[in-house]
Amino acid sequence: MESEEWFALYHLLNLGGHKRRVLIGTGELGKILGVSQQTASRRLLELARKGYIDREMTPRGQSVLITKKGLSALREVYEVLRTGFEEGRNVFFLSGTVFTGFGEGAYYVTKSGYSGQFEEKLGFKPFPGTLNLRLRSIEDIRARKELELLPGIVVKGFVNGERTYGDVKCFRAKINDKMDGAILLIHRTHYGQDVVEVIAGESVRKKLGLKDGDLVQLKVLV
Amino acid sequence: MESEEWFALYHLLNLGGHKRRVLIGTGELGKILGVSQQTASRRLLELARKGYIDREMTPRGQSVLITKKGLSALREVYEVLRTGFEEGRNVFFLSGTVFTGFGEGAYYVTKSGYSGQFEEKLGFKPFPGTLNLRLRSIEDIRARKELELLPGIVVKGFVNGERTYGDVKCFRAKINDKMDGAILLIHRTHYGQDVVEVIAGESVRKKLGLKDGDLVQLKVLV
DNA sequence: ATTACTATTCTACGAGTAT
DNA sequence: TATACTCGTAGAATAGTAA
Repeated sequence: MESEEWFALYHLLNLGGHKRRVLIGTGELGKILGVSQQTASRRLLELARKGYIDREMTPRGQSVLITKKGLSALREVYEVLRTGFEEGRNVFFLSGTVFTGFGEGAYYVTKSGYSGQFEEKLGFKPFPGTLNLRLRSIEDIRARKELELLPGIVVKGFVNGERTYGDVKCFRAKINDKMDGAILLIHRTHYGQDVVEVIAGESVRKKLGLKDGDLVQLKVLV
Repeated sequence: MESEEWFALYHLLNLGGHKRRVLIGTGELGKILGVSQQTASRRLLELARKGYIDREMTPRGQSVLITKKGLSALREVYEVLRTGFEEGRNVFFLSGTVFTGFGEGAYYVTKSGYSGQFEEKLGFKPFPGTLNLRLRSIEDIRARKELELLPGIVVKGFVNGERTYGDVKCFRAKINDKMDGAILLIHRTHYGQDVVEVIAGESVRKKLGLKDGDLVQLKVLV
């Protein structure tokens, strides 16, 4: 959806077009949008063609109603703004570049002492492998340090024979706004504080078509 | 502000640019916005020039932070979507065309038995005159009927000598998204059910430059 | 009155490239 | 490497006007 189209839809919402049919001429709409009557006409044609609005033409004008599809296009933006503006639902924004690691995360994730807990506490069976991200700015590293201080979701360590496995703290995260997963803050790790490991129900690399060096955005829910 | 610019800002918010400096290259931003590196560069230049973002350039890239001004541009849209989507804060959308009436509303508004109550209950001293709007669609008339059933803000009638003045019910309303005022539902009126009268602290006609036949949007807060 | 087509203008995009 | 110029061009916007 084009941004101009979205804004036209948004202005129709502002006229109440999500609740009732709105009687609005293309000339008047043009004034509201800051464009000509012709352009407003084309906008409405496009919005109707794509199913975002429902038009009803009469000789004296038209009435417009936003459809379900139109509402969800508006709601999508609303939800992003809401997570941005509303306090309480605490969100940490992190971004980092993909790199190929030692496979340590994969080792942890598949250890039976952990994997059952992941499934129970996160709601998905982790794909046997993690996505390693290197944080690029001090703000990101600072955010990661703040996360260290928060409780998060703790996956308990265990003792297996002679070796001791430490606790793993994780947080649910949205990956590139597309996939749900989690980040791991493994206490005993070979990496420094500029690395986070990401897990999900399936291979993030494959699902999002990532390769080394690609930038990945994380929204970490606390 | 252009809609493409707004959307670029919105995507920066989605990267967390309202909370911290975000390290993002023009190429990467271009991918997110669905435009070329050059266009993303132009967007950032414009946003920075207009004071919506604060950029910091380094040889290895740049970091971006959304300014106060940028946040308020985003928040403006957020508030509109919120009134649209959130139940509870009940809003009625009405629109009607301006017409010149008998001046009955003005008579009521200036009657001392009423005017003091208006100031006390609405928070403004009404301009001595009302804006008459004729509703154009059955949806609008239906909405007006629903308002009749709601409590609203009641300005008590009184007896002055031999004449009895009835109660006046009113609701706060936003006029054309620009002015704060109220609508009056006068029970004894010469008009039919397709008319609402609008009052405000100053002349709506003058403030908004309205003439007969112009369309006016109302957001009535219940 | 309206909406929307056609013709023309002009803006804004991306390719190429400088820095 | 990065960002951001110039410039040719595609497509969007408006003017004029038909329906």
